[in-house]
Amino acid sequence: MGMRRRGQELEQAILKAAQDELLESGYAGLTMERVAKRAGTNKNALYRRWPHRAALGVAAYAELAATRTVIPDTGSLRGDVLALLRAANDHWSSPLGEILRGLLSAAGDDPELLSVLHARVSGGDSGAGMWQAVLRRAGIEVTPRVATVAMGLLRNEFVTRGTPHVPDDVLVEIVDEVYLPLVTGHLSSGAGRGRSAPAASAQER
Amino acid sequence: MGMRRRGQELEQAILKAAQDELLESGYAGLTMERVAKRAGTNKNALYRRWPHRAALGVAAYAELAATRTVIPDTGSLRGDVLALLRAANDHWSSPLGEILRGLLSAAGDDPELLSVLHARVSGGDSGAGMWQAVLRRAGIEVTPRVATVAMGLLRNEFVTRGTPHVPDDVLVEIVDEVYLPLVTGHLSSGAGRGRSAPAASAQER
DNA sequence: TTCCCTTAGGTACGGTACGTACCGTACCCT
DNA sequence: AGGGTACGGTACGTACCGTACCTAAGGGAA
Repeated sequence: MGMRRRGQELEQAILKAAQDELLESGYAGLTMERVAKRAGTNKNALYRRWPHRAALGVAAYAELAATRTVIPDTGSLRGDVLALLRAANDHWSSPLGEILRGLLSAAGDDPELLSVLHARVSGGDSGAGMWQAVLRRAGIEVTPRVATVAMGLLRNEFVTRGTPHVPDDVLVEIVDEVYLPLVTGHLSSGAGRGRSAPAASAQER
Repeated sequence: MGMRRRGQELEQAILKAAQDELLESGYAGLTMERVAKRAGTNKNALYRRWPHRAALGVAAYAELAATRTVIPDTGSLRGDVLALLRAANDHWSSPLGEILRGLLSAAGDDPELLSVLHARVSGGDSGAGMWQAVLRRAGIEVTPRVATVAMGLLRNEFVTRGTPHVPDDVLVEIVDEVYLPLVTGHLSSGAGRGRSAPAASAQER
């Protein structure tokens, strides 16, 4: 019987199968045997390409999560910042986020895999670039450390809580009690272009 | 042959054995069979008390890490804050910290176990209480959220990096770029009792 | 076309460790 | 005594990782 797949074609089939398994059962349910069977091949083909389960999991996830967050423009700095945090919060509690949590948990000691994962995540929600972009629109120029404070605190909430979804109150708290007070202290003198950054207003939800 | 241990006595022996295994081989090396053998009993006695490996691991760790951080008093707010961060950083990269990381990784989905772990950790290094105490000495009164910002950011660094030890530069950065600017904005008018909180001085290392 | 070399596919292991089942026996309590 | 409860011993069943070994396909070079 012909139709024996090779190289790229087989590799894609395996990755597709691995992704399906991830979406169905999470990383915990991703077993080499099931992926192999689902892809219509056997474990050999997998181990020829990835040294171990975690590597396959990361590769599959990386292809799955190749989405890029768009920088929001709500008209106010507060709105933009909240939008970024909410997007990250939603992603984290989405099916994809659950997979990511499993992977982080499993690859927690392998620095190489971790860097791949964080490269993925950084592009998605925590790169300093987008934060500085949002701040610059409000006439604020800060170091990367300061710019990403809000995201860092949110990520800390993810880790601390067991629950996947952080209540919106907490996001608002981070923004109003910490982030805006911090960055508005760095307001460049003559800038602002009509934007205001109220430190603690109850408006905008 | 008498001397059959029961109840508390046996339980303590098992926990002791589990702790020894944790210290020797980390959580990854903690197997039910080895613990049982080391405690001079068998797996039954273990499973009668803890539903699975992770629960035993958490219980053993909780008893092991029953240490309380003392609130530092270096004479300046900046010194106190840095001391707290450095203590947490050291703990995280210590043998105990490595065990904790393994446990967090393994119990990552079980909210009950996670809460036990975090209760332990909170008492150890992240409780809002000690942060507010240190701030109060400098005449600063803030919400728990603001008070614990530094610790939250440090914990975020732990997660983001693969490496167990965060460079001291980063701690200094968190303190000087974020934490002190943030909290000194909350200085109560007439207080201070001789303490100063320079936002970004190069002194004190 | 023919030959060969790379790579897929099949199957069976070895190894580890979790969690369970069963059974006999020591200890405690009444 | 006698019974209940817990311990100790041992053997499984299951799951899954990673590896070894062999056969077969199919593409490219001669």
